[in-house]
Amino acid sequence: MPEGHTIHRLAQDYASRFAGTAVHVTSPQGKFSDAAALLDGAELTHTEAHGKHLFLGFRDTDWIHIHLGLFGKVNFGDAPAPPATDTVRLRLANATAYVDLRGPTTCALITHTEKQAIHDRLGPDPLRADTDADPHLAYRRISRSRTTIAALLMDQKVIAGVGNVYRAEVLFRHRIDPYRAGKDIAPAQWDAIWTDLVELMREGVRNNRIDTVRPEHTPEAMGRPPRVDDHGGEVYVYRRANLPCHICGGEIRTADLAARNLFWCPNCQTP
DNA sequence: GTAGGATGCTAAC
DNA sequence: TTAGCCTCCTACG
Repeated sequence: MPEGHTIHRLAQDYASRFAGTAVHVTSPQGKFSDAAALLDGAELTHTEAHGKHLFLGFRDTDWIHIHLGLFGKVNFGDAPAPPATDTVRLRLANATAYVDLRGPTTCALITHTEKQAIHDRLGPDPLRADTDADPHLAYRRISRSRTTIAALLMDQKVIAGVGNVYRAEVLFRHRIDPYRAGKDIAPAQWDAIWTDLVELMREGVRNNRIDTVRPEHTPEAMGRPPRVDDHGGEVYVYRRANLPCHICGGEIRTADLAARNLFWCPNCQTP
């Protein structure tokens, strides 16, 4: 699940259940026990997301930095909290709710300075577009790079929050071959991609899933059977290798790019 | 029961 | 470029 939209949604959900309350902080699995003891009983004052990084602020000074990686999962529930299983890295609980974090790549107590350093190495985030995300910062890097646009979109220093699903889908929606070099993306093309990502990812936050198929291409509109994929949303190419393209009927292709699976339609997407 | 894969990233070679 | 992190689920015997 974890692309940027998931993390921004988590920031909202942690806040709605715990912000402004004193929180019981534990680490049943043990790896975060020392920090949990320091925070136990403190008020959760802020939550924030930048790209795939989640920050939980306590007492206006201390931050928990969370990164889900590939397998991290978060589970919310109503009080009373059941006994935690032995994989729960971090549990927050108050009078009304609890939340468990499992399998994160990162769960660490950091200072404001350390938090700032993380922001500084991340590119603009389409989901922070109304605050401090400047698409031209991303384009400056892209327009000067011979690296493929597919790799650049996954580089969190270039743009923060895009993952393998949004990468594949946004390139399909804009008919761009994933192997095209960054320097061959025109300025207007980048503006269109960015605007599209802002809309798609905002909808992703709202619905807590990724949908990228335009209304005119949905199964109902196209008279084809409903999708069978299990990842949760309606998509054009992601994990649809060897299946027919929703638009041209040609075969969707897949390939390895920087140790990740790439999906695209060679017929619809132009080099 | 076991192997393998997954929407991510980093350090080390 | 590769191994490693860490968890859950599915496919396969």
